[in-house]
Amino acid sequence: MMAREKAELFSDNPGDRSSFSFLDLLGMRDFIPSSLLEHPPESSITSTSVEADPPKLNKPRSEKKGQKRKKGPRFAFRTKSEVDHLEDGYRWRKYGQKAVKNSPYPRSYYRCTCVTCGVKKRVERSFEDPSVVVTTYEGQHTHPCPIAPRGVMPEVAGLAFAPPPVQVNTFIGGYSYLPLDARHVYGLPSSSSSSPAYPTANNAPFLF
DNA sequence: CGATTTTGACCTGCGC
DNA sequence: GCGCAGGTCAAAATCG
Repeated sequence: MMAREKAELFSDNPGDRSSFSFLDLLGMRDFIPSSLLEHPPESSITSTSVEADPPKLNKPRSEKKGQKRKKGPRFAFRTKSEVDHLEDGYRWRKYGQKAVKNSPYPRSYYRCTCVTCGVKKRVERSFEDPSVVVTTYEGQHTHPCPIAPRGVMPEVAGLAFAPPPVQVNTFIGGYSYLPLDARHVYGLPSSSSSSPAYPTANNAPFLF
């Protein structure tokens, strides 16, 4: 695995079950202040359940009016990669692309191809570092992973995301978030090549 | 020919 | 209320 330049964990929904699964998977539990784990910020959303958007395809727009969009838990990964769309073992269908303000790079929108699964993901290239791809997952898969991605443990099946194949890309961090104004950002000092591949209890996070 | 991508239009939420 | 930006739809184009 390539040396990690920077490890980041962004979490403002520490009580979310899925984020725990992810953290457990990467061994990041020790990395998060226990105060955050036990006492979510006041501004956190009240519901932490994983709720997929109802299928909207093939419905007349009139039926969609008045529907309030529910935002489920979201998880984002920052990955050093030359390709925008990272293989994560699930099949995705692109349903949109938009230019992002203050960024020269467009944002792509994908939905899981499984009709019963409402998982979505957004893919955009960091405008601060064009070599970094930010992938944001929303929702939780209701079906097993159709393709076994390399380097991913079986427990990942069912989660919305899987760490990208480390042989190809450098996974440099992730975050879960709710409303942007409630974001709590943690990370490791970007620096030494002696940094561990993943954060440890000895490598205390900092707030920035 | 079915699945997927592209892309312009439309919808929605939010700040002013 | 208006305008902007993000998100989604859906028809057309493209691909395998």
